[in-house]
Amino acid sequence: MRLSTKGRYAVTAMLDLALNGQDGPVTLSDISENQGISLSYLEQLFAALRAKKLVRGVRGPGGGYFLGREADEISIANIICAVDEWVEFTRCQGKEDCRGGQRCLTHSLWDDLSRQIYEFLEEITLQDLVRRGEESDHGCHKDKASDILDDFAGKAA
Amino acid sequence: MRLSTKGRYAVTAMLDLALNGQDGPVTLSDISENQGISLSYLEQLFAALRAKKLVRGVRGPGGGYFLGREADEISIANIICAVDEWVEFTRCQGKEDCRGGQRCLTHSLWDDLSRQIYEFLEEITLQDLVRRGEESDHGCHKDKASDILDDFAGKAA
DNA sequence: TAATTCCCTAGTGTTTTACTAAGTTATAAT
DNA sequence: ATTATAACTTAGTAAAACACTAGGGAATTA
Repeated sequence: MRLSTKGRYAVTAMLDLALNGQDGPVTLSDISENQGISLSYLEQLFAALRAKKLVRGVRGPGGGYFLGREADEISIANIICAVDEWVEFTRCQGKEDCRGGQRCLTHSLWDDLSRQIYEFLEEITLQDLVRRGEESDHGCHKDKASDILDDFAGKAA
Repeated sequence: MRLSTKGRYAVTAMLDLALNGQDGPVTLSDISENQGISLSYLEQLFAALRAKKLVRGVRGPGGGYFLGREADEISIANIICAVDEWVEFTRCQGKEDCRGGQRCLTHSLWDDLSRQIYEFLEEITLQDLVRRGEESDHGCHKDKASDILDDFAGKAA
């Protein structure tokens, strides 16, 4: 599996689309400004998202992007798989000293974990995130993340 | 968040320790051979794991590594945080046009998701993975991963 | 004393990241 | 029709991360 800032960019951009795509398409220029991501980099990310039909582009003036399907039909796993290719399955079929070796067992266990993470992210949709944001007020200077950061205290030794 | 092959290496190495650390310490040479990871790279990964007290090294002949604490006290989140620094909190406190802006909202939603992923990985321990491996037999040429791979069919366009 | 193993630092080729640049194509407004 | 808009496309690039090699040092056992 892989999950990096690239995936985060993709998810936040898709959230932008979900939030603002009600009344007409959203331009990449808008997203670029909203999210602080370079326009051309966004275009590359959206090329990948478009290839997976997660977004739909409309050209010309007044154009922009729509979600490719309903927000409750787009999972986080969908988005991340589109931009951060996932396939890292360490499967050692027939390779090396795999048969019965220790390597094979740990790889198998990792594959289990990897699948579990995927299934978890598959269950969370864009709609879930948006709805969750509507329920609790997400003020900006209300440091929501502070309690999480506490968990990592003493991490940067 | 971040989750890469580096994290996978760390997790599989820790699994190796959990599986083989019953009767004496496990050397990095063993893990290197088992997992197909270079010895020196392993040493660097274990430096990070050691800093977080996830492993304990014993020097000299007959030495090697033990788990730093019980396998059911070590979560996957612990391991991944040790080697793949996690802190990507996109919190925009006071920065730019954050107050009330769109950017802030999407970032807040991402933080929620990020926390959710963390909590999920926090719940899974090394012991869980090992036990799960004991319950179902993990034969090597039994392609366990094939059903997962099917989900990704047509992905590599 | 010698072998083993952890431990540490520096360097290196490769890949990924995030971006700039410079276009082309389709559509809407004038 | 012309022009502006905005999606699309490709090439190149500096910086970072990745995974590794190399060459040691320090602690422990035989």
